[in-house]
Amino acid sequence: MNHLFATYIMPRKKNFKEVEVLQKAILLFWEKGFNATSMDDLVTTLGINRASMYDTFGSKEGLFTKAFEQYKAQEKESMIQFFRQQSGVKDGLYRLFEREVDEALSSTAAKGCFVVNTTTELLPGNEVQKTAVLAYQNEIEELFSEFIDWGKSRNEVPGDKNTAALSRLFYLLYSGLQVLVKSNPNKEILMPAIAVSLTALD
Amino acid sequence: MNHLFATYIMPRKKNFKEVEVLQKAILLFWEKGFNATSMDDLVTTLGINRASMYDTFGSKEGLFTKAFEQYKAQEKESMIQFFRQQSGVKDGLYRLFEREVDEALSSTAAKGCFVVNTTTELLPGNEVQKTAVLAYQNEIEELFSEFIDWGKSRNEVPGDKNTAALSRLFYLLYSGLQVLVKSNPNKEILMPAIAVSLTALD
DNA sequence: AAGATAATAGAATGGCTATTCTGAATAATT
DNA sequence: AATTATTCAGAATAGCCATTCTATTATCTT
Repeated sequence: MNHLFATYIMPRKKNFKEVEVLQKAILLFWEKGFNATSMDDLVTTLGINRASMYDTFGSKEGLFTKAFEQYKAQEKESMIQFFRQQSGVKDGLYRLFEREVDEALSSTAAKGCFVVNTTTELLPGNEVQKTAVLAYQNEIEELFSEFIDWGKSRNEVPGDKNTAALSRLFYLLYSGLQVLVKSNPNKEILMPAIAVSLTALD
Repeated sequence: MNHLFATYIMPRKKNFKEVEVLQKAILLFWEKGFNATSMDDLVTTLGINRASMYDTFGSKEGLFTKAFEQYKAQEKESMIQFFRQQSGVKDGLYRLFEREVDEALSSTAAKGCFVVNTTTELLPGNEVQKTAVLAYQNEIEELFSEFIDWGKSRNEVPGDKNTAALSRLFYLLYSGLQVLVKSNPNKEILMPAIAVSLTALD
């Protein structure tokens, strides 16, 4: 043996892009939940081979975990971009919640929030997803905190307000709204309640 | 034929009480959801025969629907009793939300709210459960409205507050809290956010 | 071009699913 | 005690579930 490492011969490459496959998996798991989504559903929709799926993701839950991660990252990024475009805190938060209802109205089936759906379906029993959910919650609350602090710096929000409590309240409202839009995505009904809650910033 | 109606001979009676059987079904469906609860689970836990279950409830979803109805009635009644014991609106609502967190903490697995769990798992696709969920929502919001109006009558809540919007906000907070307690039932973390939201009553 | 390696397609597997069926036991009436 | 309608116990069924296997095909390096 004249070498310690075997010459590596590049094998055939995958002819699908993981991100695109996961994007389709997100839509299925998001709408139907983990249990109601079957591997046959996934194989058909994702357009890749059954064995490729197991080679790449290990198991149904492995695929779910990866798809969930991708959703969370996209959703967080989307929220960051949204906050950047706002000209005020109170108005921005109103628009954020309004956007949620709009999304529920625009899609054929109101899917709500993938994180909320996963929380109610798989927690507290599933430790892996519990960790994933809690990490997301902390990240989103941090975004809310930064947004509120920005409001304080420009004297839109009183400096003595409890930023942590407010961020948590907004994450709570966000979650609650994502539940309610599944039964009745109605702006005229939901937005006045949101408007009332935003008086907490005055 | 000397009679139009056949003589009715009383058959053997069921030797189980429907309410008690449903109570056990509630606990299973509530904790695991509709899809993750199997008929084998149910037969074992409920202690009645498989055939009796189908004779009595028709199907798994028939059993679910009946159990869900019973849960909703109990939960509503419990809330009515709770409101009756309160000496103030703001304090009463704080205690109501606190009670939710306490319930999540006291049970081995935080089950959240059966209605919220059903909403995220089966809506908007399932029309039967959608109707059941919306009916419950209206009933609970009506209870909130009466409670708020009571606060107005004793001058604890300003008369110009929008009762409908407030009731909806509290139902929304209720739902959101039932999601969050499944990932992290922590009073120190959740109650400050609730306290902030209750400033909407000032 | 040859050889190596992995991706494919699709059948196969074993276990679980909701539901139905069969036959016997039970209890209220006559 | 006989009749009747139902409950009960548990096996049977047919379909779907996640996962694995077999054989073939494709593509990268040398």
